[in-house]
Amino acid sequence: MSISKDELKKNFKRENYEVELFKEKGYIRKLCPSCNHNFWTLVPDKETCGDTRCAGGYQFLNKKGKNLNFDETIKSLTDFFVKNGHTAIKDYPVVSRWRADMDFTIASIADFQPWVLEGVIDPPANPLVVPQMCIRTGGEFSDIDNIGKTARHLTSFVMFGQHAFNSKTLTDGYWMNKCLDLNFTYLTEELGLKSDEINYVEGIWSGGGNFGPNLEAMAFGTELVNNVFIAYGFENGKVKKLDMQVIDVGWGLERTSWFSQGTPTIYEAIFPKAIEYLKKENDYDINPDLLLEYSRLSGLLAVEEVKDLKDERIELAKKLGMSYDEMIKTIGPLESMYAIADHARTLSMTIADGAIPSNVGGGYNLRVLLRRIIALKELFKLQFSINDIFDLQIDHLSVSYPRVKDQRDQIHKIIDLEIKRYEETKVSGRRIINQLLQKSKEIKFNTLVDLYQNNGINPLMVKELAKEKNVEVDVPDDFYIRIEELLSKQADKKDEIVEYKGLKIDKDYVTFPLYYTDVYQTKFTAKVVDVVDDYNLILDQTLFYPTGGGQIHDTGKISSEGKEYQVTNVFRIGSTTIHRLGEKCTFAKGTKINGEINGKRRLAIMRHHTAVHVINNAAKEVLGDHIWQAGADKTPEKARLDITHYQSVSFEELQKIETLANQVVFEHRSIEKSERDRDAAERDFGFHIYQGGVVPGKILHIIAINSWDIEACGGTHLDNTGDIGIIKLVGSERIQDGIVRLDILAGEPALNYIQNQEQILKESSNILSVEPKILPKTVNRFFREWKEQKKIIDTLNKKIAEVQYSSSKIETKKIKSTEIIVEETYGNQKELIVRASQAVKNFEDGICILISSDDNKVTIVGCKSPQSKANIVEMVKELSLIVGGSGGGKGDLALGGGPNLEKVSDVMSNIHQIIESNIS
RNA sequence: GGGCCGGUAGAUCAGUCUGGAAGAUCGCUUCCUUGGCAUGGAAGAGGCCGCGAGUUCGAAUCUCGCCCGGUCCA
Repeated sequence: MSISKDELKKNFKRENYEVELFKEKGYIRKLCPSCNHNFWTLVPDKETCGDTRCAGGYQFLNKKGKNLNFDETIKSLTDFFVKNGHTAIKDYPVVSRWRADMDFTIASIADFQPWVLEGVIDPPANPLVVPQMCIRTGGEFSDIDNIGKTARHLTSFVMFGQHAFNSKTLTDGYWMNKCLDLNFTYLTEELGLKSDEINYVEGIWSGGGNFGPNLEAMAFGTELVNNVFIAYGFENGKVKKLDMQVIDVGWGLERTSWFSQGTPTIYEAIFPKAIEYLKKENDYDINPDLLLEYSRLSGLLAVEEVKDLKDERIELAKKLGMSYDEMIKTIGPLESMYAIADHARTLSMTIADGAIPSNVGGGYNLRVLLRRIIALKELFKLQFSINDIFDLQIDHLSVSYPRVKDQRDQIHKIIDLEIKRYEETKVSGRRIINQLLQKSKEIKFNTLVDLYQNNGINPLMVKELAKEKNVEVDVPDDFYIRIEELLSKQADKKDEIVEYKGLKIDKDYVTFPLYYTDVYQTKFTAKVVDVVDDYNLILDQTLFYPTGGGQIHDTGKISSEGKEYQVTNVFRIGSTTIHRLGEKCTFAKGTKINGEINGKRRLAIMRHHTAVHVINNAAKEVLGDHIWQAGADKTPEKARLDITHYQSVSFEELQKIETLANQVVFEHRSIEKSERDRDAAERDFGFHIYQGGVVPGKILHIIAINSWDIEACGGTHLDNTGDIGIIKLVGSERIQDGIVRLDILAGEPALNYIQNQEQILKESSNILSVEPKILPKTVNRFFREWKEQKKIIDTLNKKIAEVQYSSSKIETKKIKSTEIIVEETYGNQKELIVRASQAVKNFEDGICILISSDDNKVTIVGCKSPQSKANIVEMVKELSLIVGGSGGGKGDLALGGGPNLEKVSDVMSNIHQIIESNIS
């Protein structure tokens, strides 16, 4: 459902916005002539709404307020709202693993989507506040290119979420009146604003099919906070009041801190140490008045509306009284420093929470950020250590987010690796460009596109590298836009095929799962609830595990009154478990049945599933805290575990993981299974429980391996790690950049694998009659000898040819002036070529045709001396036709042959005639 | 997830479109030149042309599948 804001606006009138606060304080409602929004003010002659553009830019710069730094701002907001009845909850990771639809947490409300907002689970507290770090690295929100140029944009920022939830059951929340009261009180009492300095601008918020009114607080030409009230949705095309109404106030924490300090840009306010460091290393100095004016004007850039800011920035330069080039020269380095500090901060935060730069998904945005750091450093020839800037930003973040410093080593390791990869791209880029320049002194647009898309060499790098060779490359301003146009033409979509999509069940029957009670049990009784489309049996309870959470379903049989059915598939629709039977089911509703699952198969599946949990943590122990499960698959035969990792896993690392995992097996650690409320589980165990990806529902099954691993997982698990028996890692591969797949065998399949390997080893060593131990050495020797002997054979063949045709032993015939050698002989094509070419060396004017046959084909080779005018190619072609093949060649050499062995005699009888007709 | 590019000697790459005796440069070995070094000259060693099928008389080259690496986009 997408309805334009103008359309929605018709639904909102004065009453929807006029809160108690406005009445009490005597706010009046006005219309902003600049942006056409209604706004509320205490100043009757106030003309505009007070938004940055309407107010003519920022008015708070250089104006000292409460002077709260980043961490003090978090504390100030937290203290205020806790004092006013809110609970402060811990922030969520910036990598949003509880959601499948986004890579990074982009707003504080995302923490509560979808489960809380859909009413499935209760919020962790109500009302609450959360200092949620958010990441916005692209898309509609901010163009990365503009970071640093606008004085106010960041790729990561804290959205200090203030949320209240209201529904029939959630009665502790509050609505607009209290929200605006709190808002006004904070702004006046804590931030120290005077009441007549604050305006509230009316607006409509919409997102995810929902919408509602919002009131933005404005002061001194900037938006301070947006009070959003999620109140409405759509049902059958009609507007409907939501069952769950939510206060969604996102305090732009950095903005608030900046406002309180009045520094020229947001960057100095938030991470002053990083900016000071960069300025100092580069002896950078700028006239403070110029910077202030630049910053004030930057606030007016219409970032949200225009993608390429260049035209606007040319205007900006004019207003500053300088040319665009001059502005880039004086302020460009500073803008780059801002961007570098920002990017380092975002990278530190995301990597700390387990993201990895790569060429896919959100990881790609991180790679772009790092490469921009390097590119900007080079472009303005900035002096600084990338390690230092990361350390400074890690320090800065760690005051309020201490988990960042715990990952310091990992962050440096990943950044170093990425830089190395980038440098390698550049080295190969230089070579490729040098080669191109040897062929042509010009690099055209199409070439730029190829270099960028295939080799990852961006146009600026091409320009730079070409300049080293004194070639100027013209890079079009709209290069990236043209690339996008090229790509959008290639876009295509794929449909998902959902098995049993067409199957309709009358209602959502709740099948009680017996498989959680005792996982080793194989027999059960139950009652038939329904049979759908003859084959699909629904029971009131079941031991059959339906496919889900990466674990395959059980198989087995269901019987009653002498009839027995095989269960071939088990799956879930909603909370109904459906047993797919091998033949048509004749059970009436209410029939009591006996069920039995294939216990051996179930055990094998459980071994693999539990082994995956064991391996997951073993991999984390060996490779680092950035390891997360990115997918898994468990069957009776094998298991696969995909983990997040930035490079291939070495053989040694695999062995370490395997050893560690088996130690856990040998220690017979107990496995505790429990059901927990989602919010309690998140609180007690943290987000590491979401290894398996998104887990639906209010109640989570928690699988806890004693002092090893805790995950939310709906699968069936052993009671004890010892029951796994043995774990064998049989391989690993990088299935995509940033993800490594581990192939795992547990229990019997592991044993079979080991025995099979032993068998292969034994057979191989038997062939060579050696012990398996010395097999590598022996094979190596054999391989070496094989190569040597191949070479000797080549040499000998050459010698044989020399001996055979250098003497007068062979008979030759002469037609006109041409000496002719014809022989039916043996040998492969290569050998014949050597001999024939050797043979004609004895003559000024001579040809040699050799014919050989093996078990399935005839080979014909012809050679002529350089002076001979014989058409050797035509001769061989004609001869080859006789044996059912064809031939060809070039220069003095002709090659051919065919499959008809019995025609060789025909060849011999026709050969002289064919030769004669092709000698001119 | 969807594309695109690449894998040939120890290294860097030609050759692939248009099938026909596997090449270049650097490096390596030996010899010559020199009092020694730099250099210069000569000879030589070094290739499962990523793997597997297919087409063909014949495949580094064409077709299909796989493996590995790189890269762009969502």
